[in-house]
Amino acid sequence: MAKNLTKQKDDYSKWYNELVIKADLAENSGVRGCMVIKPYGFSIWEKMQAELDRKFKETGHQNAYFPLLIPKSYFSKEASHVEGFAKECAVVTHYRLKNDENGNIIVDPDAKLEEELIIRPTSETIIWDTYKRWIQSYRDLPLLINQWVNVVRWEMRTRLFLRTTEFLWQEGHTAHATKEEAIAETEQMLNIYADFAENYMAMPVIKGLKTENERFAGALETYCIEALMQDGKSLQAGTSHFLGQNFAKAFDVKFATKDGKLEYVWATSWGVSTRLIGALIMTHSDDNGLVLPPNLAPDQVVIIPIYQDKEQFEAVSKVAKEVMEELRAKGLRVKFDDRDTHKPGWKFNEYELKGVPVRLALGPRDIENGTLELVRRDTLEKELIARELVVDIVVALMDEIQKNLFKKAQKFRAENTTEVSSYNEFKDVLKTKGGFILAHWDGTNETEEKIKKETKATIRCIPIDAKKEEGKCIVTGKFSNRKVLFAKAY
RNA sequence: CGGGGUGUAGCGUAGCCCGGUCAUCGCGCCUGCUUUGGGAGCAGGAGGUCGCAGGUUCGAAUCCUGCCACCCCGACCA
Repeated sequence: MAKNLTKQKDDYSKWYNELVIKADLAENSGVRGCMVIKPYGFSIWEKMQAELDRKFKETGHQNAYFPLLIPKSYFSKEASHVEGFAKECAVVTHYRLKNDENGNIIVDPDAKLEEELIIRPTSETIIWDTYKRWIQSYRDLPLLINQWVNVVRWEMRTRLFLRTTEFLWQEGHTAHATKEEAIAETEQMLNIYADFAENYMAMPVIKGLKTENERFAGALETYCIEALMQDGKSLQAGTSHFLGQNFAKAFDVKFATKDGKLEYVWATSWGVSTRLIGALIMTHSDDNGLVLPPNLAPDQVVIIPIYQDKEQFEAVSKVAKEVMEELRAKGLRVKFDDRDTHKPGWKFNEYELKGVPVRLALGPRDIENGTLELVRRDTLEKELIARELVVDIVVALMDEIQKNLFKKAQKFRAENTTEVSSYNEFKDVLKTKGGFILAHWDGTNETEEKIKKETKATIRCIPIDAKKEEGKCIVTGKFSNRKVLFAKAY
């Protein structure tokens, strides 16, 4: 792996790629911009899924499944939505192959579809076409549905986990009787994402609103969480959209109110994707590999036996298994790696690369002394602990490591967030330091575009909890009543 | 879609300018012995349409033409 985290774009990119591949999370598939998620990477996704799904269910949502293929005509019903996605759609045009005269497989020109099918880049359209049939009365509302699926977006440039042609995500789509309720839902889901990011991923996030420019295609308001990566760039980690009545109107979804009137329903949609795995990697990893927060680590503890002969192996295994059972009884995910195909030193490096939070090593010397060697991944500190204290120490460490990772990331973010008061200062900070920049902005599209064009930095969000503060736009000098968050983004 | 780059064993690569014992090296893999508390050592071994298709030549990984794929940088985006 490339040593030394660097803010140099190319090197960081290389470092990230190597890490993903060496830690056995995923690899390039050779199919344009699509990756293979390997079992270890997928198990992290499964942990994320389980936790998020639980939160969705707790707040009254249900899972369902809608088709992968969406008729083109559905797409054109919501004008700004088509416009937003038109440039990145994979389209199914034929339904059959055949052999040509040379024996090559070709697309059968006779099997052309009358109406092309779009491979979903997101499911608003097919879902709202369905909701039209599901919603008649206020009694059918709210409708709170989520689905865990893959989507395809034909992006020009792809990057493992962060932007792949095909990716896995969840997309929630809800319908409500009132605007207030829909906005409350949008905010609730944003809070669930933020809570997940901070308490499970140990990744501090800024909650905010997107500017009109950056808003989701078809939304009235896009809420997001933004996280700062170690190379000083910002990553959008989750979004929650207030869709107003745009889709209800486009797909004619009305409901009868209590007093017998017909009204359009109010909508939200929200999603997070496998990009979160990229975020997790870029937030915590160091030059020894991944660093996983205990709450999401597929294995929280790994036990490695050290031995020379069969007799020693058996003595060591016996204690190791006891420790494993005791830790499992406390609800921890523990792995005892007793493979004799790899040496202890190899295993130490392997689990460091994979980010397992706590490693216990156990050899003849420990059996004799009644000890174990403990190494925590976040600090790489090594200590000998007494056999009888192992369970208490390790259980406490889970919490300790989780908190420490969050604090470390928070400190990094604080050190890399700069408030500026002039455009020159803005450019200077961007060039020399990067990170988040808070600055006054006059609220116009033109200014935002100008800054983007001249510096490549964009407004990541208008932070929700920004303090009211009167000032002047750094570019135009016009009035502004709060600072907004700028950064270069992935 | 613009600019740049690369395709040689499972992975990473040398060789290409100047055509001829050049198919190189490392990792990984297999066998054996010694090892095992931070990615073991030694010995032996297997593995290749040099991206594809043409062309030039006595002879092509190397030169020419065309094609394909992937990567990186922009624009676009979760």
